[in-house]
Amino acid sequence: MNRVPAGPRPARRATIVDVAERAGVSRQTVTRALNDMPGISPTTRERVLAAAQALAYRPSRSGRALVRSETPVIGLIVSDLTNAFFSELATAMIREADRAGWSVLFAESRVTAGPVPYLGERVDALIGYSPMGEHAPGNAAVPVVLLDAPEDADPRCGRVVLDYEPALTDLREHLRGVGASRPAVLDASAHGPSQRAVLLRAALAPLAAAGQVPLEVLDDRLRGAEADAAREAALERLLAAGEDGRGADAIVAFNDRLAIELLRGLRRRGVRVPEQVRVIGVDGLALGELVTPTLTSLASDAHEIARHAVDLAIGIYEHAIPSDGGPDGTATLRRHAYRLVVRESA
Amino acid sequence: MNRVPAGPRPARRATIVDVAERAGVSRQTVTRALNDMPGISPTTRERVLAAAQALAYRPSRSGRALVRSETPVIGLIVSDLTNAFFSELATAMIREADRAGWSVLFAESRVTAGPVPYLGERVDALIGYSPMGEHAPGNAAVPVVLLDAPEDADPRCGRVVLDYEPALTDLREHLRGVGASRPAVLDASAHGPSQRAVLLRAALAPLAAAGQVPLEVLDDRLRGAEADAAREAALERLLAAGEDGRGADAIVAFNDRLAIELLRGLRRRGVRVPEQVRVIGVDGLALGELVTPTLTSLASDAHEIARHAVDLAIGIYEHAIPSDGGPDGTATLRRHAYRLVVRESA
DNA sequence: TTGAAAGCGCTAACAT
DNA sequence: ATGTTAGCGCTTTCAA
Repeated sequence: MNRVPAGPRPARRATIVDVAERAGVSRQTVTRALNDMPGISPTTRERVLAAAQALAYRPSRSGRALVRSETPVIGLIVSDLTNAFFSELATAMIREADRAGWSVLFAESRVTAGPVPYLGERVDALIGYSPMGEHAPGNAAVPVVLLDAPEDADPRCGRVVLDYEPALTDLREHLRGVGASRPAVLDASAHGPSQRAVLLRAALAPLAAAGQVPLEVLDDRLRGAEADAAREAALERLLAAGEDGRGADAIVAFNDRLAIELLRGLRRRGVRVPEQVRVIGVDGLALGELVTPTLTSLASDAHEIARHAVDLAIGIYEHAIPSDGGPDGTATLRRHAYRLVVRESA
Repeated sequence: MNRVPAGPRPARRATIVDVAERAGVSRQTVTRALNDMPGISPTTRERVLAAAQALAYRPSRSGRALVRSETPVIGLIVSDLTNAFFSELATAMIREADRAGWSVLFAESRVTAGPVPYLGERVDALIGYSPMGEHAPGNAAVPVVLLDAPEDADPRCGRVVLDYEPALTDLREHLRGVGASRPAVLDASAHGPSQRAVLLRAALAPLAAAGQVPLEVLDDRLRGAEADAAREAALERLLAAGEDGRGADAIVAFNDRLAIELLRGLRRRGVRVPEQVRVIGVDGLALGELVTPTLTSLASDAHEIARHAVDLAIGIYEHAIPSDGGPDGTATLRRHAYRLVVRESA
């Protein structure tokens, strides 16, 4: 650490008044010097700057914002920006917010587990995945937009509902067409099967002989070697699943990232994709076109989701969208449909 | 768009005083109602909330921040969050900032080309890649930290200098050891060869017979099909380079992403990696372990870079680090060394 | 060129 | 349970 020793620090942060006193001028003169405004003599300016330096003065953004009316801010609660889907989404949100003159403040929900403390006080609207705990809609609470919201979520929240149905039907028929008959699902979740996995299994059941679709749930809180081991074990079980032990011939992973890891696991085992096992992801990442084989996926459009989310957040904030969801609760609702993107892996 | 028609909007945003007047109470009572504070009768609260609703009232974050002293904010200027290196870096910065009680505001430099307008007024410190144009250090300007800064950058900026030397030496010796003798560089840049490419060529020159290292520069502003075409053409040229037309037997790409695209291009051509051509990336992304073959890379540590950057930003902000860089200018300087991570592709 | 006064919108502390 | 007072730190009039 290259730091200078702290030394005796003033208990209170220096304000513009402190600087003014020290420089022997008025507050306005300090403002002039600091903001490169005209109408101040070079001598005075120097004196003021020296005083500011000596007092380790930093202007208060709040004070300045109050009088200059700062642009509003969206708080984006993201669980893992390293996940390519979130970065695509986040990028699109920054862009959308920017178009409306808003800024985007990020908080990673893993950093401070659960609801992000104080975030609701630092921003003018919140976007995130449910559940958002204390950020539930309240009186003075900021508008909240839920991504991938359940149908029955509180209509006082903006909700972007993801519709898997059309893509799921397409996937089932695609798999049927290529003769897959032993589908399985590899889920990632912290507590039991995700809603996504439930939908996937239900959609794929008609393909399976006994209507049973094997499911493995990976704990998505695991990292590194632990995560690798859990994934490998799950894959092992899926490849030996079923009464006849023939194992899955089509595996749908919770998301593209997991699907890509699956591709590697299968290759290591000498299992050919898609000949022996078909692999399908969810998200539709650009990344899916870079791997070999390229990844078939249930794709969503991060830009459209972002547009909906930002539109809802700002609309509710500005009261252009009724914050009770309107008479039927649909004013705060947006739907986004996945679509099947068939590439090489299935 | 599900919006309600705008209707006659008040010219001025409603303040707490407007709500108080409309509800026939004092400002304090409004605060109590809105913030779920005790000591207010249910009747009054309802009346206040109704008034707030009717006036489309939203509390001013600035006003509130002023009296509650909000935590400071780092503005992160990022060129492309979709690039996995940036998302790793951004994630790490959020984490580091959070530890110090700071928030991170994002701006994508591509959105608003050049220096991000007003960003300097919305945040308390700035982190980004040079050049940052108008955000140059000034009187009242916020502290600025430059990532991947040139050695001679303004010492009034915090600077995280990336040191390629050790990794470059290791790479050269590694390639020499495996018998590569026709290295080439595939660069990505908007205007002529990047500094990184210059260093790479210089380091690899001793391997090449005539000391000449072929270089192709891709325009990194291209997207989609155009980018694909440019890349393919460049690869074609690299594979046919040299007087004898034998082409490159080791290609170092500007970054991992480009290297991974390269892997695909080579596979499509039936060129075996690493047997016929070795491929090396720069960044050391986790992603490099997911592709086949796994990617050899000049790796940096996003967490360490983030730690340095945030530490500098906050240190300078708090005047714990002298903002003139100290006597020799090194107080505002941090070095980060790349290291060679050898995996399957080279 | 400089200063004094006024006020941005909100909340904490202290009355009533 | 409600109102009054005071003040957060800064900039923008307006006066000198």
